[in-house]
Amino acid sequence: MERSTKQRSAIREALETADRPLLATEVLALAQRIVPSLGIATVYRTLKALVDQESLQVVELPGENPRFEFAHGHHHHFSCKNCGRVFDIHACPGDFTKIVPPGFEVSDHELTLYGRCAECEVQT
Amino acid sequence: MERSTKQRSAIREALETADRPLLATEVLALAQRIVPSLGIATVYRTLKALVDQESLQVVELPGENPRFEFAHGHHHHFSCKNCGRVFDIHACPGDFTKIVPPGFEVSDHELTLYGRCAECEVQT
DNA sequence: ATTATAATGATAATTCATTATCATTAATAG
DNA sequence: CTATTAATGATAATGAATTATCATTATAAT
Repeated sequence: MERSTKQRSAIREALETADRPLLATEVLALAQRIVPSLGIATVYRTLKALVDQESLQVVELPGENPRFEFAHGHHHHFSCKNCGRVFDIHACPGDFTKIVPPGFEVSDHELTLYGRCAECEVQT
Repeated sequence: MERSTKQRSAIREALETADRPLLATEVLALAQRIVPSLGIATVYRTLKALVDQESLQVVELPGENPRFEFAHGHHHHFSCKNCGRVFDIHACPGDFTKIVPPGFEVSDHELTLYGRCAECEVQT
């Protein structure tokens, strides 16, 4: 049977608290605040299991490693060029069917915005 | 001095004829129709050189290897879920500054559309 | 408390794209 | 045509993320 361990709850905790898609290495760093001995293998194992059971969804941004966040339907992302963090955008510009050439059928889309997040904007 | 070789012109030819961003392996396959002996190392070397001199631009799609196309400014892409080919979309939905949270500054964006290209739509 | 075994952590192994190496080939200046 | 050396192609090496291995640890049923 499946066992509940402090490592797994730390990983869940990290993902919940961050409330933004995290790289495997970010999950490791954040979860290690709770369980310092946590290893990267356990992070990958746990992320894979959570994705398999569809609790987590994978966020792929152009040219970057996969990030992970709790599944919550269609939305987009903002990538801060200053701090590197990625944030959810809870809005969708909607319909892109009209900008494709004749004969093409659009079924889905991915949008990534780039710039500076509020925190970085204030600082520098 | 730089020499002009049949390999290089075959690679250029492949990129021009395709008129869509190509993976290194796609460049190899297409250019080998002209120069069958062409090796993958030459493809990578030539692509790198063309990118360095800014003749080519790199197209990164989520979770995929880089593609290459002749540079021609800001535009977007359509990825066919059936044939795997990627096409240019010569249109831009424009301004996404309003959908981000307060304090966030948008400087750029990437949009990828998914679906079936005209060719695949006709077939199946 | 004891036991069975799921889970962990360290790290070796794997995967796969890309780059480096080097003997051979071929473009071009003279 | 000849000589110089840039370019090529086969393939070994590299780099980086992810996965597998396995001895050890710790959960939870009894």
